[in-house]
Amino acid sequence: MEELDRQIVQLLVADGRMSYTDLGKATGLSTSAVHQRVRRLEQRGVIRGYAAIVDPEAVNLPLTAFISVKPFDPSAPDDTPERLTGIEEIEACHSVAGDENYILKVRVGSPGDLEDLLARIRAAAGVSTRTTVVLSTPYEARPPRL
Amino acid sequence: MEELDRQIVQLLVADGRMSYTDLGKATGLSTSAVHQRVRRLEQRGVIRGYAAIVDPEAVNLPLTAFISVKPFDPSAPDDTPERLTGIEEIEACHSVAGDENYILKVRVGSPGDLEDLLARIRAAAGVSTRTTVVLSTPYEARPPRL
DNA sequence: AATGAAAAGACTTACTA
DNA sequence: TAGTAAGTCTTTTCATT
Repeated sequence: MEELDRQIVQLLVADGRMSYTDLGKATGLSTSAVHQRVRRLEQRGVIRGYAAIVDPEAVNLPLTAFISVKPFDPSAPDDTPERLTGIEEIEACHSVAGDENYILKVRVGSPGDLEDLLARIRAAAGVSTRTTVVLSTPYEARPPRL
Repeated sequence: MEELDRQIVQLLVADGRMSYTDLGKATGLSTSAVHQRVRRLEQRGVIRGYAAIVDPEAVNLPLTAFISVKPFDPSAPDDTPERLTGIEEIEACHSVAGDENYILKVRVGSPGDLEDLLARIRAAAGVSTRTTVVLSTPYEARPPRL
């Protein structure tokens, strides 16, 4: 990826609603040139989309946790991610190297909701769980250094 | 937070570049009414900002890891997050309950970069680390159910 | 690939209910 | 707090280099 694209991506990561006019001014390109480049970046999948960043506390999801997950039957075909897709409290699912197979990041409203969620995860995927509760998050979703 | 705001936030989480015109059509409000509500949501901190979602592989950060961190001296005042702010590979820092004090999420280009990063983290914060390498991520950054 | 110009559409503001 | 209307700026497309 060349310098100009890198710059455009970085600007859009910092402000996803920046106008093409402003992107043009920042990069020294014309409006239509940046527009074209942004479209190519979207098509190539470099830019996957745009999202509002929301304060989880403000939308009534004050409790975050990491759940490490291990199938009861290690010999069975592992379709854990598919089995868990429908559970909306799961924000992310990472397959990891180490003692457990997956790390899940979840957000819920209360300890009771977490208890409930753990039961649903175990039932849906046939896994044992180990939960690490987040007490506070000093920072999150910081833009990558491109 | 009322239903209308909930709906607006949900739409903007799914598409951070949606126009106020379309938001109005989707919610049954006029353009200026949604616009006003969005501005209030931004001011109140419910919406913290907007960002392009980038494919980490495409920007040369193919290796993700979780690093659990524990200060060498548990009795010293704990300013780990501040000490680590300057390290740009750290995407998130969560204070957690459990054996370790923090979980860091990091992205780097290669195993060599990870090795280097671990040394910098230990030196900057005076901590021991335990690293879990991500092999693949079936999903990530899914929009919360509001 | 980038530019410039033109048409369509969106944003913003002020005013009214 | 919501709606309407006007002016301005942005997006999008297309012809040109």
